[in-house]
Amino acid sequence: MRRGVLGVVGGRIGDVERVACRRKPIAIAPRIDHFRRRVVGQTIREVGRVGKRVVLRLDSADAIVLEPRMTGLVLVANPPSREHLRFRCRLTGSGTRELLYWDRRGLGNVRLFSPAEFETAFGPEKLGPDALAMTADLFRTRLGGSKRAVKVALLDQRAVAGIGNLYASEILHVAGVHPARRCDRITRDQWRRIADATHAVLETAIRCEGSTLGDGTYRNALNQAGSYQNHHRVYDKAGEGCLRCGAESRIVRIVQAQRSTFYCRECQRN
DNA sequence: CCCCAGTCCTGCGGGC
DNA sequence: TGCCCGCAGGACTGGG
Repeated sequence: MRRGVLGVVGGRIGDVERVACRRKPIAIAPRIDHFRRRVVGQTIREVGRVGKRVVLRLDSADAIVLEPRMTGLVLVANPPSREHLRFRCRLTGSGTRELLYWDRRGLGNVRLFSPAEFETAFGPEKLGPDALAMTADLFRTRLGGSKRAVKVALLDQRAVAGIGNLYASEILHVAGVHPARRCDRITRDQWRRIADATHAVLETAIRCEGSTLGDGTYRNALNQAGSYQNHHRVYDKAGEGCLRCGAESRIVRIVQAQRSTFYCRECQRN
């Protein structure tokens, strides 16, 4: 999603508006008039990412952070529907004329941070190292002492930033580790496989522009469907055969920390 | 420290 | 067909 937004770099913010929507508006902070006062006329210097959020760094050193959560989209193209458009940022002086935030469920938010606020919200106390920067040793030092199930721990953004529910199941399947395995019983070799799998899965998913599941919600910044769902090995595949070990009908769904986990009962042993 | 349920929302597909 | 229920790429809070 971030990559599709890179064209806004160099753009000057003309106006920002909260788009009227039927129901409760999404969280935009600070209030839109204060927000506008601080960003209009600013140039976007850089498009970054912090965990699962897109970060627009401005000349003023303030940063606009868009956090899509489950169903939010950061777009530089027409949104999937007019209906759930939440926020618009008009731009001049770049190829992109406007940046939009669209969110069906409205669980996400758009917030403006000063450098100090940004550090408080996303510093090392709140967010672990990025998933793509993780090594076997980093995994082991950060999670190896925990009694938690490894799949639950992978979703803990304070431990590792950027792994979502779908990808946690896929990563553990590639690594051949049972999702309920306690972190403190995972071997060095398994951490190495988890680290390798994290890179393999996330890098491929990024190349594929993410996973567009049944309801079609996830799209890239151009409102195009992703294709990583075609690479899924376990997610939403309960009852199917395993591509890793060839076992028939051994993929199952369980619930951990109130969220779905999928794994192969044959080749991911606890 | 860690679990769990509840909360914020909308919309979908399945079962009856 | 219509209705109800469970479920969803996330994160946070409060209670135990």
